Amino acid sequence: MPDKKDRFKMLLKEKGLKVTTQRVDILEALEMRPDKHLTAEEIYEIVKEKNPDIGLATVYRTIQLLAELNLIDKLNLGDGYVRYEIGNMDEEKKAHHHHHLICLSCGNVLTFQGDLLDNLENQIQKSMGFEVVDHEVKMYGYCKDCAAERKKE
Amino acid sequence: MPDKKDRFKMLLKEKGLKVTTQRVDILEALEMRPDKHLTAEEIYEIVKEKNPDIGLATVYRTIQLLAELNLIDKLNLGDGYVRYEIGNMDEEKKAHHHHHLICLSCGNVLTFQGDLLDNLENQIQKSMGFEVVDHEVKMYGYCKDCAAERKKE
DNA sequence: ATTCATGCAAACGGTTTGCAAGCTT
DNA sequence: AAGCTTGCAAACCGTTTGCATGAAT
Repeated sequence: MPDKKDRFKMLLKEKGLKVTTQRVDILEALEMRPDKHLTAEEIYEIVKEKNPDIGLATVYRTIQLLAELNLIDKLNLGDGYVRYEIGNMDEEKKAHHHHHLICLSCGNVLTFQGDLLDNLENQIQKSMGFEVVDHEVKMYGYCKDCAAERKKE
Repeated sequence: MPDKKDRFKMLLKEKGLKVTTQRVDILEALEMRPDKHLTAEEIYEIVKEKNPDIGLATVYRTIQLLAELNLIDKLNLGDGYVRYEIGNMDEEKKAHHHHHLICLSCGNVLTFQGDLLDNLENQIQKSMGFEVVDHEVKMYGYCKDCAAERKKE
């Protein structure tokens, strides 16, 4: 499997952009936490531990770059923060079938894979003429622990 | 079917809140455009036609109120605006199965109903112990017209 | 040496809030 | 009359941007 860090460096060079320690540090911070859903500020705090001089603006700029290169995914939970995550799968294609479970009690975000929407997509295409190219599913509810907690009360 | 406007007035009184022309005007603006997805600014512009003295802050405050009362739904397309829509169905329950098709070309938002996720919910409950109470599906693609337009090129 | 990237601070823009004046009840 | 609501403007806050300095090629 091709290392994401190497892929990033390669893509940067291809585009005439520079491989800076900040950019690499930010990717590493995300890579250390696969399937976490970090805000820019959180990423900033993580990177600062290793590189205290980094600026928040650099984090924002790098995040944007990583998203354009499809190395990370955006997630908007509607709480005023955009979150970012790095997939832990090789193929980019799979990101298409990667969805979220959001716990209403503890706020944790879990991930699940599923192709079960393909039917639905076909149906929409036929009935409405809408050509689906991507989809996003969020499920709100209670995670295992919080569901148990709630039952006790 | 109970009029949404009456329901709003009733709910306001129940809560010791006041029935003001501004609040009613805002609900009417939304009611005139069922299944549209309006930003606060857009609602503001609509209401201003009838009541030019209304303030944007009032629109924001009323929208918040309407959302808390479950009379309208929020929709976040990730473009920096929160959008609001009023359902055209009677039962609140149905809002649960009401999803969005977002055209990547013209930006229009279509609505579709579907219960096809019930399977998926059950499956998640069993495999992960996550208790789903609500879900949200967004499909990105090309609407009928834009898909046709794209084929021509 | 050239060109891109960084850090800082200021700007941005949608949304929220404090407050005095104005309606609802 | 009492209390909630309004409109205004200022504050908020996550994010973006301009600019001079610094690093990568």
